[in-house]
Amino acid sequence: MVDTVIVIVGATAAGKSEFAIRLAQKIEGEIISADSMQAYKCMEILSQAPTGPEKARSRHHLINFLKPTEVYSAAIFSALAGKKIKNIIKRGKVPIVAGGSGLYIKALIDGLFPSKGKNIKLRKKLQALAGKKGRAFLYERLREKDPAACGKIHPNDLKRVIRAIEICEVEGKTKTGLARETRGIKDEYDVKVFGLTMDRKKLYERIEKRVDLMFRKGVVKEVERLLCMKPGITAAQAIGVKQLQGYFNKQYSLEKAKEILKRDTRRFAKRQLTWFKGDKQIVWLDIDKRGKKQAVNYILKSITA
RNA sequence: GGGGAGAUGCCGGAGUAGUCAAACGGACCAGACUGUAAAUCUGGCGGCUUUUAGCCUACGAAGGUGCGAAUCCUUCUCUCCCCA
Repeated sequence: MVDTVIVIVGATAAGKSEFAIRLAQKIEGEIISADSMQAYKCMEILSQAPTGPEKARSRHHLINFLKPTEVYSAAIFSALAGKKIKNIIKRGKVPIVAGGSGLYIKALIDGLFPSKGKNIKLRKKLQALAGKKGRAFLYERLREKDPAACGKIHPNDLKRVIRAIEICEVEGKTKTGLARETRGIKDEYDVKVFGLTMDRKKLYERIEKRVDLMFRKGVVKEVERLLCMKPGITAAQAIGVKQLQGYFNKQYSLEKAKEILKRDTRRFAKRQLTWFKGDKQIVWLDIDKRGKKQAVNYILKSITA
């Protein structure tokens, strides 16, 4: 018999964490956070990581375990989560992967193609080259190396252009050619993916409230402290860091910072929705209309069936 | 009461007779996405259609001039500022 892994996805502020805890309590589950920011220490308010009492209600994994200076990535997550899943199942519990980092979840479920990883030196070199000769120049270089990838990437999408070139140089193969050796947990387990949705307006309201709460809890201080620690490449991207930095640098008022923090969170939620919309294996549950209890029951039914 | 400035699309804001459904920015909507993904990037954005094109409705309101008006004239309404 194949073991089941439950995955809960959805936009930020959709109520994934709370929902996952409820579910975990019902089915003897343990929660694995698929969230690029909750993995970090020292940014609990910013990342809306589960608090003490929440953690007491069910066991959480991959939360608050990295220093802000450390790097996190879809590949690291995927490897760690894979181990956690195995372990949880061994102990007779049900793994519940919950989070909003679409790529991380995809990397876990479907796998990533084999790669030696990044080459920072090369990236810097390419970055500098783009600065000097323009993005189009790099794009043309990519066209020579991997025309297929070139067709899928927009010339302005510098990060992707660089990564695609990097793959060619580091792996000796094209991104396109590398593909299909990927292995993810879907090959080992019965993976059931559920998405939490609600009315867009409702979601935006929840985001507003959440940001207001963040300020009341003291994000400003948290980010101030975080900046002193010189956060690494991953942690520094958290929504709120850049926005508050503008305030610290006196570019705009705190009110303004809050406003753009809300806006950027909305935009993020929008991107998450676009990502998840494309994933046809997701079973969507409108927890606002349906109610959480019913949604939990629905999941229970579908995993025992 | 007197004088001045102004009213533009969801918002800010350019335009001051033809090439204007109206620059630019914001908000919003839609999309892409394989090792930095809370990142990076793209498209749309008055309505309708047979959507590399056409038609309709639009620049506070009502009239007017003119081949032609968001742009000029008249009156009205409203807003802001200064003097009383």
